[in-house]
Amino acid sequence: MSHSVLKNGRRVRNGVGSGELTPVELALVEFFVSIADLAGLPKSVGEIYGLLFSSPNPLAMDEIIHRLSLSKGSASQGLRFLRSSQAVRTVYRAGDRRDFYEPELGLRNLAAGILKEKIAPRLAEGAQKLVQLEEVLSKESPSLRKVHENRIQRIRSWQRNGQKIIPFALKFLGG
Amino acid sequence: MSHSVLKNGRRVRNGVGSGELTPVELALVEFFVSIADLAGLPKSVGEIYGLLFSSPNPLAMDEIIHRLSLSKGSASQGLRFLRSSQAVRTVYRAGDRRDFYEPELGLRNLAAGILKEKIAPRLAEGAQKLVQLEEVLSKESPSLRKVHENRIQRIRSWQRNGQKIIPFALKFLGG
DNA sequence: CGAAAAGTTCAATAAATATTGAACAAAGTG
DNA sequence: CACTTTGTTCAATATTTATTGAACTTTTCG
Repeated sequence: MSHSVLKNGRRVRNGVGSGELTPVELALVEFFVSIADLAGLPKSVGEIYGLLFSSPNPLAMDEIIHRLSLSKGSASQGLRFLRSSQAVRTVYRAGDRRDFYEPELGLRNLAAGILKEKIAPRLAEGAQKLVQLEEVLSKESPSLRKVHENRIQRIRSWQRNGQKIIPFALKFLGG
Repeated sequence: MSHSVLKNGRRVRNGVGSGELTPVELALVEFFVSIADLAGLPKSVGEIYGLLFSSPNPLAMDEIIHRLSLSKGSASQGLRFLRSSQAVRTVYRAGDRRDFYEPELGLRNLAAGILKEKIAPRLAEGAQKLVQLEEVLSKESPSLRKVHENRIQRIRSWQRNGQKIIPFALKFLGG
């Protein structure tokens, strides 16, 4: 409790702990926080990625915690997500048993990762709902069924088009 | 308070008010709720769109409220959003002063609407942060500045690529 | 006009989500 | 092996976001 918060660009507590962010780091962190927010990701994930993005060298978790005044839990979970999304990679440093992190600078991995992590499962779930739907459709009056079949057809077409875009989008975001 | 909630597909309260949903309506509502959730929109927006999508004829706000057991406030705000996103259009009915709503069946408008409503403003905000950033960059040591200029260049490239995809994606989702 | 119907707004509240920190596990190190 | 360092997990809590409903505006109608 009573942790100083990164607000208005100034940190209040100046005692032990809690590292300052330079103006450039701050601007980058804010930038990625706003992106994270747009993508429906927790703010802490944006903060971590932003800090790594602004750092000329890889950082270890305890450094991240310190600079951003995050809890161990948030940092661990945030890094887990970024790792599994391939937005970040681990780097080994001789004589140091901590994991160091550096950002993936190509958007492709990041986008593909989020696609796989967050979007794909939902789409699958949605597709499954559509199947359930077909089953009950047969119990409707012919005229209503006709309307519904039509509209469900429409959803199918959306799904097909969505599929088509994905690889294309990834190519654009490439490398 | 104490409104029955649309959960597990069964509504509990059976007294006055609160219309039932047929299985097909329910499946479509759930489908769009999960889409709404994916897009970071309130559940109520998904419910409303789902109900309109399943309805063979346009519905008025009070009917929507009744069938979904929503409050007037949610319905009004949800419809406002859907209207401004062009996901829904109003239909006039002679001798009835209520507005009737029907869903926009092409994804294009919907996607473009959400893009304009939710995404564009954030991107603008982000772009502005980058400008602020350039200003402070000059105060850094040459070597650090070089790293940062490089990385910011990377963000710029992401932004350009993002711009390129948008019209293309819209074309795919077409009419 | 006065009343009723349609719709909006927004402060209060409820619901959903993120964050914290303490307890734990794993893996060195001396 | 006992001790430290690194990292994870998860129940409790804080924060954010959506929803409600009562008060309000506007329009229509007898």
